[in-house]
Parts: sequence; structure tokens; C-alpha cells
Amino acid sequence: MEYKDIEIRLEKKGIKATANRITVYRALASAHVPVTLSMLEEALVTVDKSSIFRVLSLFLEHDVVHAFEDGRGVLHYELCGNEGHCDLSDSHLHFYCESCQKSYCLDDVHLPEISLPQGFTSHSISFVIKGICPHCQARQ
Amino acid sequence: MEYKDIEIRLEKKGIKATANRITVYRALASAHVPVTLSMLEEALVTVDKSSIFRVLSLFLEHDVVHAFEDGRGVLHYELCGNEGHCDLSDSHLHFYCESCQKSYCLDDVHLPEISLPQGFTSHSISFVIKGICPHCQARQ
DNA sequence: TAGCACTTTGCAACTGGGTTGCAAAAAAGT
DNA sequence: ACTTTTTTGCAACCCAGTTGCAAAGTGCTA
Repeated sequence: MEYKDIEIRLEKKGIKATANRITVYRALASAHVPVTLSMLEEALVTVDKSSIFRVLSLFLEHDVVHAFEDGRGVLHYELCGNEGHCDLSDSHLHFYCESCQKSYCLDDVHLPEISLPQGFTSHSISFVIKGICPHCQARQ
Repeated sequence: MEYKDIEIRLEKKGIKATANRITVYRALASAHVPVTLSMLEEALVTVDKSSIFRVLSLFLEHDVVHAFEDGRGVLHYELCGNEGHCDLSDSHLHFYCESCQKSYCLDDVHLPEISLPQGFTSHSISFVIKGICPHCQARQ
């Protein structure tokens, strides 16, 4: 994805496009799986951890990315779809591979409605399945 | 729950009943919600954090407790049912209250089967809904 | 374009949950 | 009683996430 496209995309979401933000955005776009702060830290040696963190927090606020926790309590971030408000994080399933530590976004798995007992109000839902991914399965 | 009952229960699961283990067990039993390491640490001032941790790890291994992560990556532990192998953690839903930080075990909510795409193998499933619990709702 | 305000960044330091090495204490075996 | 094994407390560490602060960068005004 080109510099200019990212710039336009960020500004559409109400974020000024700085060098770091574009760098982080590009990294998120080119990783084809949800990535963690430390993965980004490793990939983007020129950018400080705290800056990446702040960029990700900003992206979260402005629905540029959504995040979910894997089975170790580590957040994985991935870009939202382009249009409008991102509510993907509320509804879809993630798979975390305990072997390679990568996570997968299983958009296509149907998730049924859950009705909470009286009095509970839901803000977000996290469905994470831990196990072994096809790639690691094959490697054994 | 009495000392002797706990001792019997632990030994039935193949764990020697030491003072710390009984203390931790009792704390888990008397808290009627799933509790975290730090909650136990606070409640059991006589027992060291690392000891509580080791007891919990042992309990996990021997299916005395099961655990799940809330939305902050913090583990919550709760006693398994008494009989046989505990597979509760594989199937039921937890609710984490973002206001009071307590978690609830929603055993009675029906969770439908999820079929993973070809090649994925599931070891455990985590379904956590974050939001506001009835108690905190009422307090506002 | 100089001066000023605001924003963004890097650095260092810290938090908090979880985890480990090690030696002392306790329990079990002989 | 003495040796061996298990359990425990302490201190220290790991790592993800987070913050305070000052320096650098950006942009605006005059």
C-alpha cells in the first residue's frame, strides 16, 4: 500500500498522518495476520516501543484497528475494514496457535447470538480458540 | 468447607494436602466468584505470592481449578466441579465486569458448537464477554 | 521569516502479573 | 537420628504495557 493511500485513509479517520503512523500502518497492512506490540517493535527498529504503543492506542480510538487478546494476555492488532465504524472486534472469532504464537482471524466462522442473563450489559466479546494451526500441524 | 473435607478432596486428585494448599483451596471455595492471583495474595497475607502461584499451577495441572483470562490478560481461577476430569473451561462462558473487575461464570448460558476450518486443532476455548454486571449497573 | 504554541517522539523509568533460582524449612523415608 | 525429597519464602527477574518529561518537529501568527 502506498504512502499517499495510507495518508488519505488516516485522515479520513481523523488522524494526522505522521511518519510513524504511516510506518505502523504499513506494517499492519503487510503483516497478513494480527500482530502484537512486540512483533511491531521487532519489525520497526527505527520506531520506539512507546511510540508504536501510542500509535496503536490512537488507531484503536479511531477505529483504524481493532485488537484482541490471545491466550497469554497479549494484544493482537489488525486493521479494520475501510468503511465506517469498525465493529468486527465485537463479533468475530480468533484462533491463537500455541506453537507459532501467530493468531488468525476466522471471519468466516459463524458465531451465534449469545443472550446474557438479566442485568448484564455487554461492551465487547472475545472469542479466542487456542490450539495448533494448519501450518504447524503440517510441520510435525 | 472443613479442613478434613479439603484434605480428602485434594488427595483424591493426587495432591498432598499441605497447609498452603488447604488455605488456597479454602479461599477459592469461599470466594463465590473466580479470583485472580493478586486477589488471593491480598486475602492470604500469610502466604507468599510465589507459593500461591505454585499452588494454583498445581491445582490447574490436577484439574482442581480451571482458569480463564479476563479482558486485561489476567487469569481468574475457580474450583472445578468435584467429580472426575474438569472440562468446564473448554466450554463455558465468563463475564468480566469492567467496573468492579469481578468475573462471573455463566454456566447456564448455552454455547453452541463452533466448527473450525479444516486443519485447525482446538486445545481450549475462551469465551469472555466484557461489560457491566448487574450489581454495578444498579449502583449507578 | 522569526517567534510562539501545540503535537509528536524517544528515552528512561515504572507498573503489575506472572515466573524462577535458590536456600531454608518441613515432611517423609529408612 | 539421619538422609532424601518436597514445600516454602524471599528476592530477583521477565515481559507487555504504560507514563513523565524533555527534545524535536510542525504549524500558525504576526
